[in-house]
Amino acid sequence: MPPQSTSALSHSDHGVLAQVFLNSQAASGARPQLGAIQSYREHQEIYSETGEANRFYKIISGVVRICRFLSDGRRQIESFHSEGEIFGLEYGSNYTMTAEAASDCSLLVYRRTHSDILSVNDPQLSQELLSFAIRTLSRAQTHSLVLGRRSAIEKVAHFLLECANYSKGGKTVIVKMGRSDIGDYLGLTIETISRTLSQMERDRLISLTNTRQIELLQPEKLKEICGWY
Amino acid sequence: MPPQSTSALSHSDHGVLAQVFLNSQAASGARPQLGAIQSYREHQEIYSETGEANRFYKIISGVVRICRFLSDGRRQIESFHSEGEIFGLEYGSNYTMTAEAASDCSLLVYRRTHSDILSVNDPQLSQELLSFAIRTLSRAQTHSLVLGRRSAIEKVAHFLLECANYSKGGKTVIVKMGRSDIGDYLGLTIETISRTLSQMERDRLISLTNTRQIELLQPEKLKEICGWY
DNA sequence: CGGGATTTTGATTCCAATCAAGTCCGGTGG
DNA sequence: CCACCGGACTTGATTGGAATCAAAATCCCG
Repeated sequence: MPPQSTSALSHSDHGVLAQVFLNSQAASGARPQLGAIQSYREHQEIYSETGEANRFYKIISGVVRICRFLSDGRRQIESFHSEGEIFGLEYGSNYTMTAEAASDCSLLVYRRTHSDILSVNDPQLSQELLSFAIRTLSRAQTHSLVLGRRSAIEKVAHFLLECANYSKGGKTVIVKMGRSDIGDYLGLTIETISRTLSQMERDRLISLTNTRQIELLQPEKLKEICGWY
Repeated sequence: MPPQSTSALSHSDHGVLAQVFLNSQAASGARPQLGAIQSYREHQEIYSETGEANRFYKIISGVVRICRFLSDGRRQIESFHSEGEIFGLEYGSNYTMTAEAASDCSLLVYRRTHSDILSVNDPQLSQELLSFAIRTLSRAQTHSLVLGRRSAIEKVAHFLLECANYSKGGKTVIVKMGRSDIGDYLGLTIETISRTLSQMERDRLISLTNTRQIELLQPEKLKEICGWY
């Protein structure tokens, strides 16, 4: 099913990139690089590892997961992205990762080739892209650190704190994805995720209000478990 | 011991960045942002996670490792970098990673603040930085994929192929780092690295000419083991 | 050569994967 | 409203593979 395309009425609420893009479009007038809004349903593929990397996206709403599949069917989730974040910038001419909607979401789409991205005729745009790329890189590095850790409890503790940072909802974390997504993100099975969360609850570290709603009772202890922060 | 500073005589052989940098220095004339050459000995720290992120580097020669330490002393190596590569670009005002010389090396040093990096008055520079950042991001993502893998043999197989790609020395791989570095890069112990390599040799996948020199007898099989490529 | 560091090999332990039931929950239709 | 169904999650028992602990072998540098 192709994504549903909507007319791009007002981009004014969607940050610098939207505006920059529109400005550069108006200014140059050359190639018609459309910054359209597209909607995707949960589980729908946005692009796949084989596709030509001719566009990137900024999230208006929803959660997107970036992942890669192995020949035996296993999946590694590299990152989750939510509102305001950019994804889809890649080095070569083809995507090396797959992007999927982890929830229903709507996206701003930018049609650009690799060389367009690197072209310098839009300094403001390239500045935002660089800033974004460095931020994403930082997150990828932290993710590597988590995956390299030995124990399950350290990984899960980090995941909870990461979610808490994100949602800024204080000590109550709303996990937007299922156990399967968490497992593929942390390199653990769903059984281990579940067991670890149960153990944490027994240890009074957290309280499982709901399957997807977790209260952090002792965030400091969780940070200790992580070994950094 | 402070790094040994050498005068920057000729940068002409060190790629676009060096030239761009010098050009912008000459053109603007404003802040004296020195692009000096520094030499580091093996194991010497280049910057640490606590330091102010006020410079980035381009490698002239040698190998650098980017890593992070945990409170219990464990280390995760995020990446190795060698000649021609840039490292040290980070998102915030302080480094979140540590850079160390994995071998003796000499570096071009660029003094820049975070905002300098993002400033747009040097389009050619920001283009090179963006290109580099996206490439580094891609490598970090692949590294995540490797770390998330379950088995030791998959990790080691990937490492060997990565080394082979790098050195382009055909089927013979010269590993520049010790087992300990490999272990911390792959999230395995040195014993497991050693056992896995021995097993690979018994299986006629590789031949251990020397501790640090490995011949890939069946690269195709190694790729199969990895599950992608 | 010699001695320390690095690497390999061996024996055992421990933790997460796997295999297998059970439980919970949301939705659907009677 | 409730009985039923199906998918997601939890819990349990067992297995397998890497970590750990320990020791031998090898490399490397003077």
